[in-house]
Amino acid sequence: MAIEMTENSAALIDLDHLRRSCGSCALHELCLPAGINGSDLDQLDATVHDKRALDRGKALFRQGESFHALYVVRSGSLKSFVESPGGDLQVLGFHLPGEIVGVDGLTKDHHLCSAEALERTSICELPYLQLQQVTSEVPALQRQLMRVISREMVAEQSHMVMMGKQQAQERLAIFLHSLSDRYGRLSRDPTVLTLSMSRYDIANYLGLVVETVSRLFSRMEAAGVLKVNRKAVRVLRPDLLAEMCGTHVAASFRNAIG
Amino acid sequence: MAIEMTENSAALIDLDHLRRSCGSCALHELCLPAGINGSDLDQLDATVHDKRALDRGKALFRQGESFHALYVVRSGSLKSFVESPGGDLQVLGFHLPGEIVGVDGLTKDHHLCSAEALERTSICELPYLQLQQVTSEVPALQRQLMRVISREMVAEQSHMVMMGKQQAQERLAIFLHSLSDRYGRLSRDPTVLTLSMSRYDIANYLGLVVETVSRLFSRMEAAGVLKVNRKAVRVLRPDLLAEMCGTHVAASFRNAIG
DNA sequence: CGACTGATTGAGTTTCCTCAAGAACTGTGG
DNA sequence: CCACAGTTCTTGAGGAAACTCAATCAGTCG
Repeated sequence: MAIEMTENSAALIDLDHLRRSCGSCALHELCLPAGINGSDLDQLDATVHDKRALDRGKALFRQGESFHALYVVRSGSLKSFVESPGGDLQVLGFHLPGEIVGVDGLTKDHHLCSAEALERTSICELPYLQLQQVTSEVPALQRQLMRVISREMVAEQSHMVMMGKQQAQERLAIFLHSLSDRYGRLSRDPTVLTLSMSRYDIANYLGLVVETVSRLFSRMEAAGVLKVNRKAVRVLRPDLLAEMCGTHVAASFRNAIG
Repeated sequence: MAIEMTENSAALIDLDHLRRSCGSCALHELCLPAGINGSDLDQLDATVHDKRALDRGKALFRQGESFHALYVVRSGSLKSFVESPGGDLQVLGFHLPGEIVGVDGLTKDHHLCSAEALERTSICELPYLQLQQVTSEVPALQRQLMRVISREMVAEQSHMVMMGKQQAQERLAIFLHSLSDRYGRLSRDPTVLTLSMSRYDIANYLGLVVETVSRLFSRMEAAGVLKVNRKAVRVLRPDLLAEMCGTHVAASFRNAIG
């Protein structure tokens, strides 16, 4: 009887815990816990110290601030950017649920860029000291952390490849296509995009001016590829969008063959 | 007496070893050994397995190849680049003596980009398995390795900031200025640059076409900032060059406020 | 409701790309 | 050593793409 009660209360505690635990999180397989199981996962879970919410425009961390944690977007979205000494910005990326930010600070004692909420955003915080301890005890997590850093580097390289494109439309197409891809991985409809960032942010990210971005949206709408209504963008023709990402490539390829 | 002899032969071995050792390397303080001393340095030194030379155009490693070592440029220079499935390239960076390449492979089991010699180039190779073992034993080296990854990320972010600039001249100015900076750190004359990479590589790196780069060199020469003779570039007015790096900061600032 | 920010659209201009030709350098073979 | 072919670089002319400036419209917030 006493055992029964204990089991029941344990179950209750578990339920309460589960609601916030990594194991039960919808982002489980997209996040740091991917491939981590059992007691290892419990250890990681214990380090997820704080889950706080940020209002739109609020900074998660600022460039130059001392580094003490990694963060995962739980809901909402972030942008990361660097500020040159001159005062001009460069948007480095946009971060959706399940994506990890703050990796830039891992390598030094301070952050190399800033991160700011684009809408009301909730965050999982992983204090570095604790994470470091867990990773030293759990090799699988160490490897997973490396994979996360890797993902960051791949993302930066894709950004670079995109910035290297001369055609503005190609850049926007790649941006939207990648966003659509990430929606798919989150099991969200990849044809219904909600652009939480401003046109200025998009333009800056793409290395363009805001008017050009606006015109491109209109042009792609006229071409029947998108349906654009401010922040709500619907991809009507994913096939055409995909084609627009590599139009130039295909053209030069065809030239090379002929 | 017997002790004397042992000491002498040990000294001879040391001399032979020193010629190739990290401790006596001119790049000592710019490279992985920075801040590492004594027996820790000896351990690192023992992992520097192979020092090979590459002819111009030869690949150090190729995108997709399995990763098994980090490399340091000892003399000469490299370019790193990614190839899109479409077949178009994006140059990610140029690497001078003392700079480490291959960090992109650290995080996965294969390389994310390719690296190729721009001239006859000699390389220090650090096999990963051995390095991993040493870093696990030497915390100072672990930290230094993180600093190296950090440097890589900073470099990528600077590249991004540069690609975000709309003015082509600004991009080239930043490129030359950064190159000049790195020459300074190598105790080379920062006003006498030798561009081992082709104009095509520079153009690709800057997100421009080769004709534009060529014209910009001519224009900057006409403005008295540079003396250009193909691969030999002399910075006549470092002050003007520095100014050209941030001329349009104010303009882009307006775009960035959003 | 009015001021403000954000987004769109238009007109005009500049910059940079494209195409094309020629010059300078590199490497090879006679 | 020079001639050559091939590549790389430079320069010019023309045009297209993207930027600048300016006005308007649509949302948002106090």
